[in-house]
Amino acid sequence: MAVSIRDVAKAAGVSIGTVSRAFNGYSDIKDETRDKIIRSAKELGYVPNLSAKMLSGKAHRSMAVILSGFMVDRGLTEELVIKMLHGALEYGQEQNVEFAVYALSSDQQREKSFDQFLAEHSLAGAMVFGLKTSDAYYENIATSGAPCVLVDIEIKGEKVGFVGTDDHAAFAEITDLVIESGHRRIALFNGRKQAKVCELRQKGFLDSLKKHGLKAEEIAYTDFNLDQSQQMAMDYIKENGKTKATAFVCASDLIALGVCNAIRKSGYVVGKDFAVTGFDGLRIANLSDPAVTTVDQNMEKKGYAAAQMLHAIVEGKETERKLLIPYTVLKYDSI
Amino acid sequence: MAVSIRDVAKAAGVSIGTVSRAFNGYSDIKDETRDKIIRSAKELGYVPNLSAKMLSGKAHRSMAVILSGFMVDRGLTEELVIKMLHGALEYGQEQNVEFAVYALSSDQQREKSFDQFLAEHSLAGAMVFGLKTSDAYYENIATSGAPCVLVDIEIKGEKVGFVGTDDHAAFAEITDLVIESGHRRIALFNGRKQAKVCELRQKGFLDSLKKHGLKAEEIAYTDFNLDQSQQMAMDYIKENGKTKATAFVCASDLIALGVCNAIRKSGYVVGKDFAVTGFDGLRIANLSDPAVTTVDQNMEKKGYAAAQMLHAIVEGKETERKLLIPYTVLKYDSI
DNA sequence: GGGTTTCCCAAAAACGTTTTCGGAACATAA
DNA sequence: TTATGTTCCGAAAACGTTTTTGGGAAACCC
Repeated sequence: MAVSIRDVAKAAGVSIGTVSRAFNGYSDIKDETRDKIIRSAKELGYVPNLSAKMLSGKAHRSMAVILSGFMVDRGLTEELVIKMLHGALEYGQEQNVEFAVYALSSDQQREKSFDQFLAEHSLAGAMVFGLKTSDAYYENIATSGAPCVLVDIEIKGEKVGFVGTDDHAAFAEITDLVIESGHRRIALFNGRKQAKVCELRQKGFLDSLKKHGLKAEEIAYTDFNLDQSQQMAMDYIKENGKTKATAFVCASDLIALGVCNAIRKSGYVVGKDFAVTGFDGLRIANLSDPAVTTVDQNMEKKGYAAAQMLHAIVEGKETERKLLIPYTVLKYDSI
Repeated sequence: MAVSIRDVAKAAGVSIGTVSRAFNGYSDIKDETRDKIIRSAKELGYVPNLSAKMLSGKAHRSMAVILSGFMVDRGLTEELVIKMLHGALEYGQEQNVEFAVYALSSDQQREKSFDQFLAEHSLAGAMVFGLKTSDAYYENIATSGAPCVLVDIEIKGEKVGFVGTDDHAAFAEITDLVIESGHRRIALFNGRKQAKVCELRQKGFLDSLKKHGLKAEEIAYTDFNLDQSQQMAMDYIKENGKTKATAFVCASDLIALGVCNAIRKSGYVVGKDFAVTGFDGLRIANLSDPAVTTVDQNMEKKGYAAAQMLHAIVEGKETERKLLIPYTVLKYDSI
């Protein structure tokens, strides 16, 4: 089981130091000797012990993607998680650096600090996705000093970076679109109030309205899920019919789909009686009928960029510490 | 940066051995001493070095979830991956064992054997998802001897287990349903020919037909994606209209959705002119109009069960080595 | 043929733990 | 008082690497 460098050395008739050098591409070693060592190693099925490598300082320390609250918010926006992962892992494969993915609950974060987690796993740094201001790592990371890149939530710190979307601008833009299509009484169906992005999106929404001399017809908060928002929209429409808001600007595609369902079930037509917009660019939004106008966050690019930034920070290279990935407005018939 | 056990020992005025014992809950140590040590450790911000721990034998070896071909088949069935991960990670959190997730391409698998990967990362075992018969690990794992649980592809080996779905039965059942709804000329739109599951599904399809004294009207192969299958269905319908197959049994929901689109674009109505069934139980299938009849594989349960089985194998406990997770047929208006 | 390089390799220290072994200090029993 | 346990802790070996240091042998130069 445990075939070590010592065994290889013995088999090849050299010292362990030589074996080590042979493996690490040093030049001061005869080709003949190296070949013999490599051959012996292969024969014995030798695998360098990473722990030992790390201990001795020379370590191939990898990086991590930490999914915060992945288990709790399940179903939330799986597609976004996956896209982000795709982007990050793609960078890893391109650059030949390894990324391990961990899911850490709020409880786990409380048990062990960010630094401790990295140290324990010999990680050079981590990118964190899904973090909330109420999570333990939120404070942790600011004071940490360890390389870290946050996605979609900004924290300042010595070695921390941020990759996100200009939520404010995106939301202003999509609200503009709704207004330009003729709507005047517009409601915002936002996500959880305490979420940072929701704050920004709301601001974008309000600023767009103000620019056009309008005021919000209604602002409601819901979880990022279909059922709850559907119920909310159902109640709203039942109570007001078309006398109040005629357009629903939603903070996510899931919310938007819930609203669409409610509109249909109330006997109205999406895109005709009521306008609906979403946010995220989920595939479902496009398959819905009519497709709902939304904003694609380019999550894959975000993941890629975050990985890249983290890598740069880890390697001590100069790099931008804040990056806003361009978004794409997808205009369809829901408005 | 590097505050080691030695520093703690010095600060607390004891030897390193004592510090180690204090941390590992040994009894032969005075409470007073232990407290002092813990206090010093906290003060210094001491974090035990996991590499060193492993080296010295006493190690908290964790397990891994390996995603094979995650980057290549992107978009394929993200939802299934996520659900599987949810299940596996949930088991991990419940049992307080850590699962790290890695994505390994075919190339990476060729570079480094399964055993080597585990050894290098000090992993006690791994569950593998998305493996194809053409992947290097496919042979690798059989001869490995390391704890491993495969999802959806069966390999026999000393310490390897399998968790899957009874694809044959499921497919026979959904085909039965189509036949019972009155269709007689039925086509199969299968996935890639070399995939194990596709073989099984096809067999289930054919067996159901045979049972009812029917023969396949058509069997076609496509990638598991929407666009390609849509094109294929388009061509087929354009050529034959309703004169040949009137029902399309598809090996995945993505394929089914492509077929639905083709039907609609050809001016026919899904569920009336043509019947369509899928496989996977994706959310999109349910949101489509009409919702497509499909089979939910209960991917989350699969992930959970696989993690559980792996854990048992790693711990040397007795456990079933083959597990078929019950599926759920979801009948909707597409047939 | 003596001095200088150059090339290759062995020996050993270092990394941060765990664990075994033994011994000091103290308490108890005879 | 001596013998016998107990309780607590220090010293040191071991884990598998990397890296530094030093030196022997071969090759080169005059």
